[in-house]
Amino acid sequence: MGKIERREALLGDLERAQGLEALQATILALRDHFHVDHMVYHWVSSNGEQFGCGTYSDVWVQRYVDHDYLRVDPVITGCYQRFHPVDWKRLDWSSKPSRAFQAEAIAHGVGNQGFSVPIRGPIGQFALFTTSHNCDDEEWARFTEDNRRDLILIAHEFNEKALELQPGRTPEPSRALSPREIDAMTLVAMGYSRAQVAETLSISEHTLRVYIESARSKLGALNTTHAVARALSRGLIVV
Amino acid sequence: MGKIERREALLGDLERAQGLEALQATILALRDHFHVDHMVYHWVSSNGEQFGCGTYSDVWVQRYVDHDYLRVDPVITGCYQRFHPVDWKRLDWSSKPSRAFQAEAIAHGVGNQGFSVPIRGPIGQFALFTTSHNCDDEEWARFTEDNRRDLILIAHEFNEKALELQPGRTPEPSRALSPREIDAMTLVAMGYSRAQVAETLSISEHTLRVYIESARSKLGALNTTHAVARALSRGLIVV
DNA sequence: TTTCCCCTCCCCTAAAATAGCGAGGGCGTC
DNA sequence: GACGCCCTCGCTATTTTAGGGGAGGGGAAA
Repeated sequence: MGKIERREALLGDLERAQGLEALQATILALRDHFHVDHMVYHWVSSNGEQFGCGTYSDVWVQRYVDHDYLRVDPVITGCYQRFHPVDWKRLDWSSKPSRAFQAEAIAHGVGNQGFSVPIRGPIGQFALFTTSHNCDDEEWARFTEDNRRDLILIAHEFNEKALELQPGRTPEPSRALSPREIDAMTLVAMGYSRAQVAETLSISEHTLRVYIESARSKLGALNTTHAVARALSRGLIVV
Repeated sequence: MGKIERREALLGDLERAQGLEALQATILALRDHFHVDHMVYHWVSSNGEQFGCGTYSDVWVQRYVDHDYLRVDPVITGCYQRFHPVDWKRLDWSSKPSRAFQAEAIAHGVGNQGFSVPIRGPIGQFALFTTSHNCDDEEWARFTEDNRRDLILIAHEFNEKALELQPGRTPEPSRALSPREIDAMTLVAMGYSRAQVAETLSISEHTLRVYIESARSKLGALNTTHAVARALSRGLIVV
């Protein structure tokens, strides 16, 4: 069975996988197939919820969650701004918390090498599919070059599965904002005062407030700043 | 040269493509390789900007832009809420404007069949990679099943290229926020009032103001909401 | 036709944000 | 050791925003 066929077979398995257990089993199979130490699918929702499956030790996962490493991990912060898959070497590990995190991660069995594929879903959903291994730079470069596309496809497939599994997704299906609301929120997010926004949109400030207020309620936000944050996270506005 | 090798060669070409002309040339080569009528990469930003390349006729593209079909096209509205690639048949073409749009599209040479891969970038960027053809359902089903993964990869690759071409990205490298500033901005972005944030962080409200103020000045933001928007856009905080 | 949403305008008060002036201790780098 | 940055706290002042009402016309969809 050639490489291509094995790849196809594994992707087929992944496509047919149903449920969290199946995903967990698939990720183990994938790790074995690629001969790497770890593979992890990690989902981060905009409200801080996390969900994932993979081969990291339970201790490390628990520690990661408990210590809120989400906000420290350079893999997260780095990939959040990028679209293309990224080798961990290209991230910024220079800050002190980053280095401490890195040392701790390695101590918990995470490989010294890593490759993470960021994936984004419809409403600001953000996920990472990470492959990690313990080897030298050359071997890792060869691996990533050889398997880059497969890893992207696997990441894509995992995210599709994860979206299906996600139970309470879109309890409020995040009603779209009206054009005027988008205008208003965009300008507010750009830092203009309400008076300026109203003038820019050629409406009264009172009308503007109605837009902001209705956008806020649509987004389920607690206040204007929160509404702007949510609109941005969900890609409803761009600043 | 077998099909797989041709595919690899084309993906390689795409990876190496530099500039808009190269992308345009690649998309023509891809269309020929897949024996379909049209392939289009279409980038849509929430503020109305559009950018794309593909094989649709100039007349149709112009008409699409002029008539603001973005807000009508079921392919756009449908894919915007999904993650997985979607066959046009599975979209909702029932509304009156949709049907009118569809008829007009077909009259302009767009195929009756279509397959669109949605892609999302870092800050609410949304793009579509569409393949369109004129054939019966059975042939199309066979095509999409055979080439689904390749199309996803191509879409991914196109978006990567498009993001590189996108001007104005990160012109000013903003100074990093301090841990405390990140805490403060994150909680503010989550909609808590200053009093709540201060209590959560166990600091006085005044200290909190200092953080917000210094974050605001670091980010070059006009006000708190603007600062939150910038911090989010730059991936400095996650909400 | 009725209902729902969008757009527009106006009132109010309390809370929040902005702006300026300060202070001191700690930690790391040059 | 000096400098810069981070963390913490104090004060006063003005301006802006938040959030709660209500009201009417228009357009699209059910």
